[in-house]
Amino acid sequence: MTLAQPEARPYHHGDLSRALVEAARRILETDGPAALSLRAVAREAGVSPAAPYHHFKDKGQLLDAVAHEGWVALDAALMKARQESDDDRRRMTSLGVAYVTFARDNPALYRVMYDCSRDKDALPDQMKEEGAYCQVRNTIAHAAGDGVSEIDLELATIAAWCAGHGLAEMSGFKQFESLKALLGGEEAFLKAVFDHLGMFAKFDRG
Amino acid sequence: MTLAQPEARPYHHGDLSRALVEAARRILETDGPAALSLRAVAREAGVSPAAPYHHFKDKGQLLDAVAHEGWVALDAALMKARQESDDDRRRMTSLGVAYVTFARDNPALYRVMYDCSRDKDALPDQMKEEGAYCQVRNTIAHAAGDGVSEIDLELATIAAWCAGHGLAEMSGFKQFESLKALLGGEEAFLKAVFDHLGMFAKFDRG
DNA sequence: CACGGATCTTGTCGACGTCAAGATATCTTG
DNA sequence: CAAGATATCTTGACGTCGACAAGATCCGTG
Repeated sequence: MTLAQPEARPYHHGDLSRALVEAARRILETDGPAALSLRAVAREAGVSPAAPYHHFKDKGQLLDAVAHEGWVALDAALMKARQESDDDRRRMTSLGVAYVTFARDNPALYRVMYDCSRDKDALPDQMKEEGAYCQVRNTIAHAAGDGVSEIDLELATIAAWCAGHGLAEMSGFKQFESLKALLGGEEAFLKAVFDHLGMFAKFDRG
Repeated sequence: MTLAQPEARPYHHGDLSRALVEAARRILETDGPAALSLRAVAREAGVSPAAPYHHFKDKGQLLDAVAHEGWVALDAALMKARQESDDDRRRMTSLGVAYVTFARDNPALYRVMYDCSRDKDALPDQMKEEGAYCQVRNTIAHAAGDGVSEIDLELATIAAWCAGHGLAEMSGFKQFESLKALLGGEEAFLKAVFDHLGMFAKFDRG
């Protein structure tokens, strides 16, 4: 009865690169960023502690790969939020809520994404089409119309991104729980905060 | 000639708690957060690797102490920015610039401050008078006058804090360097971004 | 002076990131 | 198909880390 042994492990080991990244994400989700050691990833993937070094130069490069998957997922989440757009009048706020929601739903992954960015003093390739940053800029450009300068567009995008990132990191703090309850939940809280950032309201319209 | 031997080290070791925190800050400033191990701190302070455990339960508690000093320093920086206030018409923006400037000038310390907060899912005692959060809220309350509700005041404070924190973490990214140069420097860049967050302009006035 | 408690050192443990050397499987070439 | 080259994985090791236990040292107090 050897038929259909699950995932008949290929000879050498299949493509370990992918397996390692998936193992890393599994560990991130279940045990958090503190438990994400190279050795733990190797264990989770069922290989020896030194095996990853044939696919990634060091731990940082593995994290870079994980972070890259995170950015792709975030791009998709924002794209989805834009396309659904059942809330045309509040496009920018919807985008902001989607951004923060992604960060809240994948806190460990989001942390890895930004830690990798900090190590390189730069966001990853966000500027290409469908990159998250570019999506925000395009949304603002569309809402602002033609009369907006390149500089203003860039500044507005940065401002929006900063607000989103700040809220993503801070909305989990206990201090705000009573206020969230008072406003009727997490999403209402997020929308209320964005409302207080005038630029979001400015770019939201019907 | 034994007079004035520098810092005649007291018997057992003086008050190590303070010495350890200072050593930690020294390491943070010179070698960054990655180099901040308990053993390195002990080395820097001139004691054995296990000595810190008589003053701090674990590494986290030492970092908590370092972070606490950071928050106190941030409180002072904001207070100074408010009192100088040579720019009455743009009080809120000045406060935001002071906040981000502190984070840019002490990047490693700022990182430790927020990492500790995340571990506890809460900001430290910011709510007491002169705490940074409270200073922001008071500034907004003063600018907004009497007609503002408690909830709106809290939301506006959170929104401002998120914008400041986000900009503090992102303004170092390479992507924005050309824009900074184009606007005439770091501070001009920060002010421009804050300008695009309507609420700052709303609360700035003469 | 003696003793108890605080402080610091030494020694040790398991886990980590990383590398070198060896083993094994796949690919390439004749 | 055989045989060397190459890619992949394992084993073993090194230095560092956080943390703890046991022992040494010093202080204050009775």
